[in-house]
Amino acid sequence: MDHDNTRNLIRQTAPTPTEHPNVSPAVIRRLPRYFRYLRELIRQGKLRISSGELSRLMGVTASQIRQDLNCFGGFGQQGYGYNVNFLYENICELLGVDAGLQAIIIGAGDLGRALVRAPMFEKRGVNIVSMFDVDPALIGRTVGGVLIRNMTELERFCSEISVDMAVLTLPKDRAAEEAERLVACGIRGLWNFTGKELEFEDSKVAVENVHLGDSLMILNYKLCENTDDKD
Amino acid sequence: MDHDNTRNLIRQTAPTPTEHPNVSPAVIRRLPRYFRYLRELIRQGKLRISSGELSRLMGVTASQIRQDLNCFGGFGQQGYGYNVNFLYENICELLGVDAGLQAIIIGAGDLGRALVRAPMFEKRGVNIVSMFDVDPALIGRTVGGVLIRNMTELERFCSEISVDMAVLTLPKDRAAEEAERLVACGIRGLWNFTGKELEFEDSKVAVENVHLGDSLMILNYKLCENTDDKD
DNA sequence: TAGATTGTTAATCGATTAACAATC
DNA sequence: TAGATTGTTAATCGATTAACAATC
Repeated sequence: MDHDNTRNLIRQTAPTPTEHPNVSPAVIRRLPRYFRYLRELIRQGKLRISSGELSRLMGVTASQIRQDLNCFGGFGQQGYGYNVNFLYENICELLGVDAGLQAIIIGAGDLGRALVRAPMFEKRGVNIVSMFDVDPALIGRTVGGVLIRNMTELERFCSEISVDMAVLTLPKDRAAEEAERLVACGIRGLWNFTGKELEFEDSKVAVENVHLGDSLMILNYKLCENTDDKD
Repeated sequence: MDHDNTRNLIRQTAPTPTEHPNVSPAVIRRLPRYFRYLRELIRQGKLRISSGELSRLMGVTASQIRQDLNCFGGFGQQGYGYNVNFLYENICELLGVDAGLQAIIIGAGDLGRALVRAPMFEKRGVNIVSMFDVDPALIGRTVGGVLIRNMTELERFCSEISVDMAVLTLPKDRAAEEAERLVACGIRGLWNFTGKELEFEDSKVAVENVHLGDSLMILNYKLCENTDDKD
């Protein structure tokens, strides 16, 4: 491995130039949580933190934190811990926060309009460049500063403006066909709220499914389980 | 297709009267998916299915299906497979679909209004009995047939009507305090969209967190990872 | 009965936790 | 140097898959 012997205690360059194969899904799903906690630590003006201190804060083991972070390179330093800003910047890099990702929303119904107005995208460096719908009553309107275009304009729009991801909030029964169409337009990421399970053979297309119905049912289960308990 | 010429072959009573301790979270999180696939099979008029056939349909191993279902009792029959209706009914029971659960939504902003109009709750047997907000411009209005009440009326409302769960779509910074208030009102389930991590020591309160920001970041990661791949 | 398929135990795999040598 | 804390290997735990006896 690389061992640049820096006399200054904290190395300020990433050890390897972002190449991370074979990182387990379990680790990846935990990264956003590190991102949030580090952002909060920065807000508090904290400069360094040890895996032990962070573990107490987050309610996980220090071992897990060190293992997780080591998947992506040595962000810490023996005897010192982790430089909060340096670690945060590296995690931002991993999560593409400063990659200038551009998104469109397919479907300007209740959920689409709720999402476009949420500060979530801006906070995470994702720029919403347009919404699309088939409803003439919606086309031409602006929600949260974003214009709703006719779905027929999709291909032309994507050929003119580089779009990285699409947020799918359209009806379930049209999800599969429109997803194919989006991929044909060169879009490589789908944030899928439709409830339809989408799959792409060539894993060039990243899909993140948000199945709210499933989430609700899990709550139902936990609730009934607690109730069933013969005190 | 396959008509059921099995007189007494299929047992139609649940083997144990719903007592399921120590079922792993991994299994529980898969239950809603079984629910969806079984519902679809019923729609298609299918009467029986083997773990092998279902495994091909769902893209999981037959072994996993048999292990999962066996956590809750013997729903199948050797040499036959599973009776679709019987299995579906048992999973509905586990997921509280016919338990007549009653819910309120806290926060009548964009997301709250989008959720209340979604058919999701009705499909899963959850009845939304009221929304609550602090904004005078919203209080008194009706969305999706549900009245928005003043948050000050929460305690009185809950003392008059039995409420099982609350959907939290209020601002993050008020989440913790309002959650405490809801639990004090006797509510035992929280569907939490606030982004604030909620915890309750006495596990009498079921919490299901939906962290949309985290989900978006995971998509970001996958997208950047694909892109980074040197062609 | 013979064939099919479950329920269940045993084997494998992966993820988490513990331990400690390396080293700042 | 001495103390602290990482990076990393080894041990443990849990979840998935394979195998097969039970039995419909």
